[in-house]
Amino acid sequence: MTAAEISTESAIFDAALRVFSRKGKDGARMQEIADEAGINKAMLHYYFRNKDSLYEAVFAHVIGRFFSEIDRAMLPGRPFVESMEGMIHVYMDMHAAQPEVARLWVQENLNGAPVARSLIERHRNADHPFGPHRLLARIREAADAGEIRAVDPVHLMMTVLGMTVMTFIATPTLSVFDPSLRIDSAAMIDARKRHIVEVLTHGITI
Amino acid sequence: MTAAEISTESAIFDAALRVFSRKGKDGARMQEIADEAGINKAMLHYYFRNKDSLYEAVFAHVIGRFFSEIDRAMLPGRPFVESMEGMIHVYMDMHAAQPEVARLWVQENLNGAPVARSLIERHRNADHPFGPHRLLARIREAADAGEIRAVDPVHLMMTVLGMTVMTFIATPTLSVFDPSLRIDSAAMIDARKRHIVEVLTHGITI
DNA sequence: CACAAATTTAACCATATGGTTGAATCATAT
DNA sequence: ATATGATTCAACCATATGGTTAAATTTGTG
Repeated sequence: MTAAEISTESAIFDAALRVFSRKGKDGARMQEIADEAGINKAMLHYYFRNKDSLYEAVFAHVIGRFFSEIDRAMLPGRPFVESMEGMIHVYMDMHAAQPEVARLWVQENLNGAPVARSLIERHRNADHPFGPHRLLARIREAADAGEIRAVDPVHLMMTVLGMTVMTFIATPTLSVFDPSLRIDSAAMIDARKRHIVEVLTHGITI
Repeated sequence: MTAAEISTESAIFDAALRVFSRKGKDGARMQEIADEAGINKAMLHYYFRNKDSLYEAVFAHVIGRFFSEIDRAMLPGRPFVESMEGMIHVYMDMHAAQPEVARLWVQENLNGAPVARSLIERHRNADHPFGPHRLLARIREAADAGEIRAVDPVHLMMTVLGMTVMTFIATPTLSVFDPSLRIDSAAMIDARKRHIVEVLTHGITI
């Protein structure tokens, strides 16, 4: 790969991620992606056959990295609550650094998640250690051992997902009520982490 | 309003809500909305000037009803935790009955929430009792009174929003891991309610 | 019924959009 | 330096899309 190739391709990738995460696959316009990447529209079709394959490439890349981060963050051998706290930090930091990833995933889901589903199926059939599956197993283990309450693993996963991801989805609306709620503020991300860990470990009762 | 008008207009409304919630404002196609409503494309422009005003009409209607539901569910004078439990039930039932509403709101936010923001501003300037503001006040009250932990009201609101709304967003992906995770299953909605209330009141620790 | 207003339809229009083409430019290895 | 393949561009094409129009049909009302 030449330097030009790398910079052009990654410029397309970044622009596509941004536009797809804002507008979804159908709402995104190739022209808008080209403009944000600072290139000619024909370049998109030189590097990626068409809109569908560009979308799939971006989604697969971004979600793949995401899954391995989950995996990496889930250090075994420590008490579950402690491990979970670490995961939430990693998870929140990832999203804060690149909020487009969570948004792209949400767009996928709103559209029925056909690409995400086929990706997961492919991962499942491979014998890779796979982030979400390992996480679910870890939760079940902790619940079975009586280390935590007898929660349903998938529900807890959905809960953690909701509390973290919602931070990067709901701010355009919620910042009307509290203007300090900016996802580019380190203080706010920090406060959010503390809130999530606190509610998750103790709930809101005293 | 004649009978034909009512049925045609509400058919358009319902179809528009469904399509907008799937594809977002830009991703939605007027033809697709017309098809789902079972009418001619020109009818959309007879009942609503254009795509923008159709979107705004649908969004305002749906979110307005939603806000007043929040208001209605927030019965005063009861212990906060009890009141919150009731709200979560109402909230979950609403979404379960019409998951498109939450999805439309998420789409709005992914797009920067221009319509939602101007709607909220208009509500704020009116002297109506306004759902979200009253809810935030209620949370602050309970926290100040030491009835619950000293949580930031907006963060708690985001947390509740995340735990509930995520149920109707993430299922296309998460159902790969647990096929019983169907939002049209009363048992699953029930289990989700219990999980949310449990985590919110006690956390996951024993 | 007769008449006006509301409703519905098919055909149409201008532009936007995804995608293509062929020529031009650039990098690099010999 | 030049031949080769990679990269970039402007111009182009077919179709999709948002929106319009004028005529036809239905509905409500005296």
